[in-house]
Amino acid sequence: MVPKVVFPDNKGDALATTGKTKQSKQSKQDYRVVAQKLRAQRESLPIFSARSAIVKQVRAHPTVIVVGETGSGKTTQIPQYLLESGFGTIAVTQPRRVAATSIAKRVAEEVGTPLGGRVGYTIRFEDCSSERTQLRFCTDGLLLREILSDPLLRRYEVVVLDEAHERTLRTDILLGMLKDIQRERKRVAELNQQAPEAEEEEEEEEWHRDHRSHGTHVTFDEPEAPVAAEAEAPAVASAVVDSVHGDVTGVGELKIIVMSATLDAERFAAYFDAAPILYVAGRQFPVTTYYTTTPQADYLDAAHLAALQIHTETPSTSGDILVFLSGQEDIESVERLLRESAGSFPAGVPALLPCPIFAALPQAQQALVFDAAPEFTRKVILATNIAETSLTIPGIRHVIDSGVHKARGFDPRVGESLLVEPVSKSSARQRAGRAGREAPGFCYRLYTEADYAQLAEDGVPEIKRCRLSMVVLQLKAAGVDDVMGFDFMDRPSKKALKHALLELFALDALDDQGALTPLGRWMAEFPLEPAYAKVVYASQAAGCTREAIDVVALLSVDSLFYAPADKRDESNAAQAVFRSSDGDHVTLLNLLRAYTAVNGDAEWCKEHFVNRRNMKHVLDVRVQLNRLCARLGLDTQRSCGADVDAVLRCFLAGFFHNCALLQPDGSYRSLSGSQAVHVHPGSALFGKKTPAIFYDQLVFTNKLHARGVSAVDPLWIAQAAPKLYGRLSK
DNA sequence: GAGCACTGC
Repeated sequence: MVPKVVFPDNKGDALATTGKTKQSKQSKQDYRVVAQKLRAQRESLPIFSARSAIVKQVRAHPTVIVVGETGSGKTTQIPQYLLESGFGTIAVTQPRRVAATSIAKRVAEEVGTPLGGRVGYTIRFEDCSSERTQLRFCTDGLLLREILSDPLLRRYEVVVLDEAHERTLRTDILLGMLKDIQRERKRVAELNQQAPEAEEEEEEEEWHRDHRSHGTHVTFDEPEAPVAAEAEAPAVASAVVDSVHGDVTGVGELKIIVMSATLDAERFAAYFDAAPILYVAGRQFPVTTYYTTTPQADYLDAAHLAALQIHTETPSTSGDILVFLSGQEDIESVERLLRESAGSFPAGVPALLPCPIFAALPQAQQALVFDAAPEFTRKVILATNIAETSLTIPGIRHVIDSGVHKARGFDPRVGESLLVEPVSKSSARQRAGRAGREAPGFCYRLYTEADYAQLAEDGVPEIKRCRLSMVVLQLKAAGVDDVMGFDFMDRPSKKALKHALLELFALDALDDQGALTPLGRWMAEFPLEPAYAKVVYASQAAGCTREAIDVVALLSVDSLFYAPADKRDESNAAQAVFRSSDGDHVTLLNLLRAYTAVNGDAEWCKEHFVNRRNMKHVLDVRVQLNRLCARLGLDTQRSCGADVDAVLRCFLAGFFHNCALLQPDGSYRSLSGSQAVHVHPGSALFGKKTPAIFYDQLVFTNKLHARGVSAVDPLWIAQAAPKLYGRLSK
């Protein structure tokens, strides 16, 4: 990928090829001028006074925890302090892509270099860095992938884990792996120090025994990996060769910095062997919080009334209103209520403009919340927790907090769920904080103070409430044999881990000893849930790799179709042309073919209520999967043409657990658990009576809903899993 | 006859 540069006189392309930039003196000057202008601002940040203290702590300790509120500047400044103090290459991880790119842009400006030079970023599909990059911002998932090809992360001297309090799945895996890598690197660094006087057969034996319980380490067959081949003698006489990692010459210790916005720092500190905690003051305006005096029976009604009350009792120039609701349905209800009320405002009361925002909303409509409202109009932004962390809307002074959100849950016995639940205290505080970004603000909680007191302090880390098959496969591929014994900061339940191990065994990714099979090793290369990787693998023999990759890419994105509440019939009719009686997977394939035929035309997408941005993402994923497959020796052009049955049979290779049979009463029962399964109303097979189905997702909301449903022949199920379902062939 | 929080590789 070509590095990009923020400035208009783009000389960034030079970076892509050589890293030897040929910038004119003029543009270098420009960078310096910008940086100079930003310097005063940098030095006025609250964190600036702590600069030398921070650097000193990082030098003195392997791990440092930094707690800083919003506006403290910790994310942009601490990496620069380290850079200025002569630390080597630094990685800073972010949970979200936009954060990684926008922070990198800002820091490059402050440092005074073109983006992709000394400061860069790397996210999936977009690498804006070069071999000169010393400060790299990346997504946490990307750094995880990097561990698979560089198990010691030897290119980095410092890894900064930002927003650790969010406790995303990837943060938690990284925490464990980084701790492990840090231990390993310390051992190897000590080995390096002893190397000059090296004379040690026996000592090497000891390192063997010492080595982490993971035992066999999987090596990688990438030709450019700097792992010394066994037969090859070290080129340099003094090279340090480690029994596990090969040539480890020059590998030093790893510094870890964990940055968190909340006061849960003690837990991080304890996890990293009593690491010191540094507190950095933030810069937030005060937010006055109100509670209801009595519990509210209907928070939608309450939200509607609260918005009206704020609107009529405060001048519209006192800022916009942000309402946190649980999902699209809530948002559409409150929007309707507000529109009805807004029609009957007495003369002289400014207008009220409801602006919905949630992830499934197409980009163009999302963008509306950032537009300034017309004159004498106040915006009421109706949002899911997308507005809690993912995006910051300017102009907000009033926050209405319903106190609920939808939370993903996973129980190996019950499966996945998506239910409305109370938020945690830290979530409620984060929501309130959204009112105080620009000036003092107000937060109206639609629950009592006593209810607030009852809320959990923090949310449950994602790792404790999600399916773990991909996590376990990744750990195994990174050399962690004993997954049950892995040092998780928060340990998922034994049941959940066992469930994942069993699923991977059923997919032939693990053998009966729990060791990674060659197929498992292969599957781990893919940025996919293991079941999908298995589908791609199976497609080769079935002769439909092209279609399998297409469908898997399509499934990697939610909400390709969009159905606005007021145009549901219209969108249904427009999308009917793609619908296949085979089910949702062939329907998606039809969509992709139609989309490609019109070259992703924007007008066409609008007419068919197709989310264009998400379709572009599908194409990106497809390119990546094609490349990966080609690198692993698969023929990606192998196509089944119109014989879509071949594709569905491949899906059964990964999803044989997710099948259901039609019952005499017209309902479906799952084959594996004999539970009542309902085809999701959004499915092409909704209301159809086909004898057997498989589904790629089963989520409990108010009922157990199968999403991504296709019709299959029961015989195929028997053939895909003869031991489990052989009876179906009789 | 009726429904889909949010990220990420």
